[in-house]
Amino acid sequence: MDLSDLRMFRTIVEEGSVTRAAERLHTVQSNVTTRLRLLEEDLGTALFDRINRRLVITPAGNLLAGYAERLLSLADEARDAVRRADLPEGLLRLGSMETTAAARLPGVIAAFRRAHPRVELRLQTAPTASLVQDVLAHQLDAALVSGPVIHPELESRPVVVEEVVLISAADWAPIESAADLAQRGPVELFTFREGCSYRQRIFDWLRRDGVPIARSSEFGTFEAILGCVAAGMGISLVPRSVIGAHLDDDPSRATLRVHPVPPDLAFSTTVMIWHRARSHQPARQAFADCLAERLGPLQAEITR
Amino acid sequence: MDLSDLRMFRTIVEEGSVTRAAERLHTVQSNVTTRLRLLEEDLGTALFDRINRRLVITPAGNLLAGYAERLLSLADEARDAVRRADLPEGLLRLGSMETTAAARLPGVIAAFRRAHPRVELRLQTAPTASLVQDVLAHQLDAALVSGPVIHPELESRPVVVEEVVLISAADWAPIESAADLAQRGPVELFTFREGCSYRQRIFDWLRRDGVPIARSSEFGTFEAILGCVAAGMGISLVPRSVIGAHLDDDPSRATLRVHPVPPDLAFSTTVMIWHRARSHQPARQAFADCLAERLGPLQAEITR
DNA sequence: CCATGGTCATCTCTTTTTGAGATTGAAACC
DNA sequence: GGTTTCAATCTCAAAAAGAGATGACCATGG
Repeated sequence: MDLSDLRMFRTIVEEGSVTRAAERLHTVQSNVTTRLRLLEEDLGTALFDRINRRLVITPAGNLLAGYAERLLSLADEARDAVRRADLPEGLLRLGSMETTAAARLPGVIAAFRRAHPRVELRLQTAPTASLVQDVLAHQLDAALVSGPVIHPELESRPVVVEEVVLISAADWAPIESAADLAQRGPVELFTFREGCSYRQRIFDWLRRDGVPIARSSEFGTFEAILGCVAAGMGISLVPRSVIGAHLDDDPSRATLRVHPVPPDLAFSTTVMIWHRARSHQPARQAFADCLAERLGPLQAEITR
Repeated sequence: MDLSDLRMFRTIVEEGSVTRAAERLHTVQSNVTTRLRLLEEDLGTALFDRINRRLVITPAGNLLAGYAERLLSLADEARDAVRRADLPEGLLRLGSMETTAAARLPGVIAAFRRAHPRVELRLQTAPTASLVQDVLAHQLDAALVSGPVIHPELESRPVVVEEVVLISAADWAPIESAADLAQRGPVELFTFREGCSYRQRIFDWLRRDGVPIARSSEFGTFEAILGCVAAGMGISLVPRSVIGAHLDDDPSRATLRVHPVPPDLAFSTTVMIWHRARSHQPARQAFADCLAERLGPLQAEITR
């Protein structure tokens, strides 16, 4: 006796006929007859009397019909409950590096809110180290940080590989090395707000290779940085993904020039991290899926 | 999702392992793995996390486990209820002809009481016509009467074919016809109590063929009748089945002699009848089964 | 560091179950 | 009295479930 038997039995009871039940079940009369017989044999009880080739339900059949109703509706309830169990809803506390928040998240967040209106998304930006601490302390449900992150209590999943490039105004000479840069005298840097890991990265590089820094300014948007750099005021280190609009197809019209950076600094993997102990967060999973969906295609483009 | 899936799922949850669950389910690990995967696909939800090749139940899995418990116990309850529904119990009001009650029922009733102690069997003897009326009026649940009975409101089932024979003392001359009997002068008849259909039968026969009746005595047991006949006091018409003990293997020691009766009177079918509207009486069905079981073998012997 | 044992996933092949279609038989209905 | 309706049964095809072997992965303990 399983639920499909009960479904069939219930249909026969409702229709009062094997033939009509077969139609409703999108099957063939012979199968319904056979399965009814098997069910009766299984239960050791006649569920219907065959009186002149018609079916008349027996008391035992009536009893079973009641149970069938209860069982089937309970089974439906179980299905629904399980489905709802990982339907994303509630609060999702997300942390992100500034750069990622500015360069990648706007589109993703819009899509996510559209797909999952029942999730309240709270976004907070901070440096990677701080975000990691917050996730460990369960202050955040997940964070997008500069990877890799290896920690026994954390799980992570790569989101996107950013190629960081050095940019200058389009009319600057090519900069192949730190030495080329040093020739120009002390450089003026334009970076994202404090805590940005790219800011750290360029500082480390220039210090390592002895390039003097004249000044460093921080901004809250890439547009501002790119604007200053395009105006020839200085250089910056940014993800290649954010400068598409400033690199015209026609090189003569480009406002920016891209310069290589040392390979050990050129690539930065952004990963999503979360606490191992909270592996079940439908909202977090859904957000990760959104990220993969919207950034996955880019991935191919970048790593090409 | 059917009950067997839930049974399997419950076992996995209880054992915390696919391998051990497979053992308990007397199957193979690969099948449990596969069916678990199918169940998860069906529900569109992960029920377990695979963490280092171990299973850790998810919130959705926990939810389902609760439902599985409820569903499976409800299903068991349904099985039991349906089984009990046609477990014979309560009162069974049975009617019977005197002859059948005396010749056939004692052994059957004993077996029935042993097999179904929860049924209170109430037996009442009466002539066929009266029993039929009582069954029609729902005063009786079933009756053993002389068949056939054709009535739109009644169902019937043959129980036994009785061959009725004429008996006399062993030293009487053979009686081939009513004429042989008439030669002996007025006969003395020994019959069962009033209402016995065999009594009617022999009266009809003797009157029809002009055999004078000297006297007729009625008794309550076959033993008394057979005793009187064996003593040469007269004749009787009885089922052949009751005289076995009086017909010794050695003809010289037999106390009774059996004579043929006209074929139209020789066979009497005893049938069980019940009201069509009360087709579901587990106790009645069980009694009929007892009858068939204990009298069925005799049937072959008699009709041989 | 490697071997080992335990675990789940996956593949293939066999067995069992279920389904489709055609036919039969019995009653009910014009 | 033919026609229709309905359930039972049979056969063959399709699908599902099971068995067994293998692989991958990790933990654990020399």
